[in-house]
Amino acid sequence: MNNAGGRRRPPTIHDVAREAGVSRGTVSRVLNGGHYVSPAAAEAVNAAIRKTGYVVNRHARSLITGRSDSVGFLLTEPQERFFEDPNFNVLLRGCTQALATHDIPLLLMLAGTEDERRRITRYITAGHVDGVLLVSSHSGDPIAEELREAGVPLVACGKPIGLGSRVSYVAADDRDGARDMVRHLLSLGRRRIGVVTGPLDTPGGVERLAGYKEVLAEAGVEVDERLVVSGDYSRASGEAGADRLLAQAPDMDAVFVASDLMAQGVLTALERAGRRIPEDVAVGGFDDSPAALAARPELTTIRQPWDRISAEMVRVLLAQIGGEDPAAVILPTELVKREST
Amino acid sequence: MNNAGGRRRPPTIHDVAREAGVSRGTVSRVLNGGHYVSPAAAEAVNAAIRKTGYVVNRHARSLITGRSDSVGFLLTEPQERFFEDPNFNVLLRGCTQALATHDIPLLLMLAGTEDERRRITRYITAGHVDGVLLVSSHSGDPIAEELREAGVPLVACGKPIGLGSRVSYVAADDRDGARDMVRHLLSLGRRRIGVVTGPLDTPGGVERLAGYKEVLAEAGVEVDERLVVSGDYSRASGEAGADRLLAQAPDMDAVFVASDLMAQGVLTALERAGRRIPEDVAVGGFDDSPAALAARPELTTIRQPWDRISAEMVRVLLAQIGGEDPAAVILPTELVKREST
DNA sequence: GGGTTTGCTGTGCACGATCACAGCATGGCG
DNA sequence: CGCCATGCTGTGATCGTGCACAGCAAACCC
Repeated sequence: MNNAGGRRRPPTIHDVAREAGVSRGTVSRVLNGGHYVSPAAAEAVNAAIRKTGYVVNRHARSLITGRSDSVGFLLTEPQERFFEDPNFNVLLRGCTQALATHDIPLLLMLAGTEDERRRITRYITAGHVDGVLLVSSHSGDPIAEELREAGVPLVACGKPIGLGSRVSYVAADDRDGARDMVRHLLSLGRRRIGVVTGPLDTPGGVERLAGYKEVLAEAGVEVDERLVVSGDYSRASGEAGADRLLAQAPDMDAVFVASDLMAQGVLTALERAGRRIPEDVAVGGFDDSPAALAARPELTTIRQPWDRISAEMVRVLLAQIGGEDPAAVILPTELVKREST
Repeated sequence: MNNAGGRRRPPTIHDVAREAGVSRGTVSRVLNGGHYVSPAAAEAVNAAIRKTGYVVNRHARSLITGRSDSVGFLLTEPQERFFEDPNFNVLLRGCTQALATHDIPLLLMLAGTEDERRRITRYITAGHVDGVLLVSSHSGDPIAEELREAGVPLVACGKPIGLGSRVSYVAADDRDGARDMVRHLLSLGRRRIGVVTGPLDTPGGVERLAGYKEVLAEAGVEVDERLVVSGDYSRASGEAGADRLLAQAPDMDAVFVASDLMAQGVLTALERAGRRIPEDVAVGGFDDSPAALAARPELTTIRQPWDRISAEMVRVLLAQIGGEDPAAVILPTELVKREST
């Protein structure tokens, strides 16, 4: 039984047909759907499949169906940042597992260099994957645009900018998450609430700021522009932002920070300025990244449902591959209360 | 030019042949190697390829060659731990990129549940990938054994246990890394050097401990078993280990810890016990993970060349797919000196 | 009983590439 | 001149499927 390391030629549909005493067509029908097959024949075929250990040759199938039954997971942006982000890891893992239940392999595609971008675009537009799960930060990405034009089913993670409506996306409800956090800060009696926004050329950055302003307006609290500064999600920009806020509005009693990483920087700056947290200034983050747990004090933050996001991305993509129209899915966030508020 | 979202049928080798005024065979020859083709014909074919935007249909090619020109990246063990480990991310990224330069897609395979394991085994043994890059902690894994028996080219990350010699592996030189660190501690004048080992059912754990003992023996320093405790690479086990060491050998003046994560725990325990670092106790880690930089004081540690490891894994795997014999590659580590020693 | 529907089955073709083979010049050599 | 080697090219067979189609028996309806 040992074939000495050589890979034996796998059984074909023909072998199964012979074994079961039926024709190739019947085996094929059993494999796909099982309609128009007599119970006796179906049983014989299944027995033959088990006996021979037959597995369909996906290349042959793809050749004729035109589908590849595989999906690309495309990461376009600076990859260091994403690979270091545990949320990205949850996303990647979730997508892989969700696809696995459909027997669809995930191809990991990293578009870093220009060369890689070209290669990947060619690979995808040549039809070697049926669809693409797209992760990129400011996703008005040229590669995404190209894929969209080529008619490749596409599902983005987070609301893409600049792309038409033919691309689906799944995102957490940034605006609502921001609203929850600011409401929480208001409920603590804070009224001079600052904000360090994300980059305002990204939907996330815009939405979180919008949520902040909405809640203040609803509560009848004046939106003081001196309490609004913007960052780029980096820790350093959080520290700089907090310094500016302290200078412009020394009476600030809370800050809503649009990412946990920036919030770490904010904590540093506030402590340097001698403010106690949360007594003098309450600090709320966004993302529930490990940074939130690593921070001292531990950060109150907004959790995005990354496990559900991955599941939804896969669901929407498969639907779109199946011919359905693009869709947008917005998932609710959750306030995680810890020590910083 | 806009085809309204429909995917147009890609050009085939036939289209290219017609465009170039040659036969399919000639086009095929240009595509693979270009031998026995006149310069004029080759030029005409290349022009036609550029003009038509032709990309080879991998399914058709695979059907006849029997190769899939794709590779699986298989993770068998508790996935949380790996996905949280930045080194794993570097490895995954490195493998993907190295494969990309060969135009070979990487399929991410996560064998968590029993169902997934079966599915993946079937997928691989059916020949849907040409080879497998294997990552698992204690890799006497049944799935690996099955693949090895089926003759699937396999390259493990780290020395596998229990598998025969038909499986290649690439690993950092654990023993030598440990030797470097312990030598470094000796060079600081320390003589009562403790060790918190990794799990002793893994080659890495065993090797690092062996290196520790070797150097002490060479230096004529007695190996005191009270200075040896073992952990499981987790932060908590590092903390517990340090506590045990302090109790068993209060005169300890240095610790070699087999992972940075455990070393973080060691630092916590030592500080709690009032030891100054590095004045009273020098601490050396292993891995050079971000934990090493996040620690206070920053950890002196052993860097494993993860970028080179991924490149070598891909190189060895492709060689083995090409028919070469399995190989073992051991790569040198590097001592990174920081504040904790 | 003739015609139609229904359920099931087998067969040939197509998918798009590779590969072995045969064919055709051309040129060198004895 | 005959022969063979060399360089290049085209053709048909082939890989393992799915699909359209035809065939066939049984049942059903009028």
